[in-house]
Amino acid sequence: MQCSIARSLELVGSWWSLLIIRDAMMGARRFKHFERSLGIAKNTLSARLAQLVEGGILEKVEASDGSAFDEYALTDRGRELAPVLIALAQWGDKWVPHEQGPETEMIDVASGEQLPPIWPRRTNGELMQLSEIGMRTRERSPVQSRFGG
Amino acid sequence: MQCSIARSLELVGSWWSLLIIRDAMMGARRFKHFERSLGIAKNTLSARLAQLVEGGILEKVEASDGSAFDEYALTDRGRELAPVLIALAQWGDKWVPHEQGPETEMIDVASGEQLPPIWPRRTNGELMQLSEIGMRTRERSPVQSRFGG
DNA sequence: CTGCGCTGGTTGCGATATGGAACCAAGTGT
DNA sequence: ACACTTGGTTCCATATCGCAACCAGCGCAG
Repeated sequence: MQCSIARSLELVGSWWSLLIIRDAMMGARRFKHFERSLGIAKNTLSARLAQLVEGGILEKVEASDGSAFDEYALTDRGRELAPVLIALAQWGDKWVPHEQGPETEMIDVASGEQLPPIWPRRTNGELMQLSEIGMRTRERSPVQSRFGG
Repeated sequence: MQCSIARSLELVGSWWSLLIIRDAMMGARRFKHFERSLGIAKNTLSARLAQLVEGGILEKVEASDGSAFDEYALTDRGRELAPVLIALAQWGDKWVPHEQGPETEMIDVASGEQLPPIWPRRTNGELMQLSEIGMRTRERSPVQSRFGG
């Protein structure tokens, strides 16, 4: 596919991939951590981890605690998915009712304050309206489509 | 599931959902637009559109051009997924090699400039390090996990 | 060093999601 | 009036997923 979004989804588009990455960002490093935290089937977890390793988002590294079992560590590529996760979490907090489960929130660990909404900005730092955002296909038709609004 | 990310993915987590929303933000409003743009099977598209309507992300509205065929329009809830799509697109542009397909980019339609990276900021607007970001489960254990880095 | 449970899988099986093609009723263009 | 488009639905083959069983290599207690 030609679109960057489609290419991204090819690597992290399955339901579990982003949850695995979330857990990795929260400190999960071993198979059992992911398995217990997510309640995912072992074969599916195995396949997803392998895919994420192949995609360069996780890498298998020697255990940090001396164990003979390898651990899964985020690469730089994987860590930079943080804005995606933050945007998803904030959207969910705002728009999806959390019936009985506890509400999780992203915070600034220094201040303890909740993160302000992640939102597109101009180069000078000003917040943008959605109607000001467009999409262009480089090196092809000069079509500019505007975002909703 | 308790996590906001999981709750979000329950609504938009399937592979096609985000691509449909992307097309909707780019101006697609009718069944044929999505079908042609995505190359998706008709039954699958039908099911995904129905799911997005049920989830309140799209809504069926009367045609804007007088046709008797209904159109699918983004709701506010759907439009606010823009940061997720932008973050995904920027990540893909940076990290996933685009072999033959043309590269698409998000732009400020006024200036024509590419959008700067969407990234978490403090309340005062300063860019944050990933290590400064934590996650807390409200009304439950005071556990604070720190993001990778 | 010897059991015995834990860890990180793999394999087989049934259920669900997906793609492809055929079909169809209603809408639209000429 | 007639052909073509649109927005589906249905049937079928394949891919993916969860569940359970199984297994080899670790690791800890005694």
